[in-house]
Amino acid sequence: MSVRREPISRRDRPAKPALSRGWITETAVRIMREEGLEKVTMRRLAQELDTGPASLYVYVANTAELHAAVLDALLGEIDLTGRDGGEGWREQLRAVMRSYTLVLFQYPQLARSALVARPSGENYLRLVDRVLDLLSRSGAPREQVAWGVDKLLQDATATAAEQSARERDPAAEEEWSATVRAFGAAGADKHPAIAAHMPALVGGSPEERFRWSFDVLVNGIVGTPVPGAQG
Amino acid sequence: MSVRREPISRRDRPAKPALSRGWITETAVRIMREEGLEKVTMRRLAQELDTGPASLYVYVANTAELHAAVLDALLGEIDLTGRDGGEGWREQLRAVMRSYTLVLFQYPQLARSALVARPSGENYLRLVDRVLDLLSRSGAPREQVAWGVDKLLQDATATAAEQSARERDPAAEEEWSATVRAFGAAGADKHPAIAAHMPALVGGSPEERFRWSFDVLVNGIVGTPVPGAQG
DNA sequence: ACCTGAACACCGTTCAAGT
DNA sequence: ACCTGAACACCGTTCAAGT
Repeated sequence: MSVRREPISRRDRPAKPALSRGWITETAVRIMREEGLEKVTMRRLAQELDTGPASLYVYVANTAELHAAVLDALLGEIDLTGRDGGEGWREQLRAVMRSYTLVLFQYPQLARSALVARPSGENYLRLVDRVLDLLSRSGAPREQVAWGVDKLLQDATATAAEQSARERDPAAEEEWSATVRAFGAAGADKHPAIAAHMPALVGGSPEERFRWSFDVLVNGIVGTPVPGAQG
Repeated sequence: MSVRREPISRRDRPAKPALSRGWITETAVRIMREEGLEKVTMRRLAQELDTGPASLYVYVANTAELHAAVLDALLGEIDLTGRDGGEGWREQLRAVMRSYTLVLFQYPQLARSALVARPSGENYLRLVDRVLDLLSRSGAPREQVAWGVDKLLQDATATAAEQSARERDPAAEEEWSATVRAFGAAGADKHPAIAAHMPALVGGSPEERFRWSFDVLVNGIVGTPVPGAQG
């Protein structure tokens, strides 16, 4: 009965860790932090894990699921308490939403994938649960709260996907400039309303827009009954 | 001095039309209608136009710009009058937004690309101008109207990108089911708020959600001042 | 059950060379 | 100026074969 030995050549390098969903996700997160989500591909990830791409399909169904797992890992960083906001439900909710937005702003490509493939991981559930809880303290009917949470999260996700794609990606920056230029060039004859609303249309800091959007949604949600629901 | 002749073999097939941005876009729209946006690639498009992919780069900077051109072509189908809605600005605005939403629902992948790379074509400008005009009839201050139009269009785009990705794409359908399952499985102990809001969280028809979202946004926009602006 | 090499069927974009 | 063939540097996913 002989003792199994690693070949000597392997003793120099750290042992190759066994594949597992957790290890795959961790590695994917590392690649994303270092090089961006666009580098988190099955092939690149397999290379990093010192195996072939086919091996990953034992643990991950496809690329979309991989990206969803990465997002859920990131959502673990959100401060769910909202204690920075202060005492009231509205301030705490704003703080939680800001924390969520900030995470997505750091990884805008992740926000895009969240819009398409809705996450369903543990950290996402915790976030939804907390936002529901805070918003329900407004006293609004359950249907409004349920649909309202959807809107709040969708708004933050869409804003992150859109707004902050521009910061690193020069192509996206170019598209945004094109839009700004197009608005600016809109003549008062052909597009009078655009001309009339002009600096505001493209103005405002992300922070100002965040605050205003949040208040618009919360005011609208709390004040607008769901038709057919008992208010 | 000899007369140039087309080779006889060419006389059977229709003459190959000269490349141009317009013809490229038209062809791209046709491919999208027939086979979906995912088939609208530089290579596939070049094949359809009977040339090599490199030739397209004379007219189109990259794939994102190509998709933006396709979107703008589709936006030409929107009914900007809103006359289906009735008389008031709110009803007409709702009709225009519904028309926009319906176009995007037909081509959800296009909605995704619109979120990332904001369009700046002529049809998009017309849409923005009209929505600004209608919303300004609410009497809300200019800043609110300008930022509000942004929110309305973003909401419709995000909803289309999210909701209707599920209809054709089985992978997206699977992700959505996973979310529904996760919500349903959320125990009252670990996620009490999710459990408490449960059928509503995943319920409601697209039409019900559209109407409610529209009212939430319009109510919120009209009733929430932009900080620092003269109201 | 888990892992793999190899293959299939694609991508976007660039560049030197042609007309 | 416009167009092209060929190349570079990648993709996701499947499958038969191995352990």
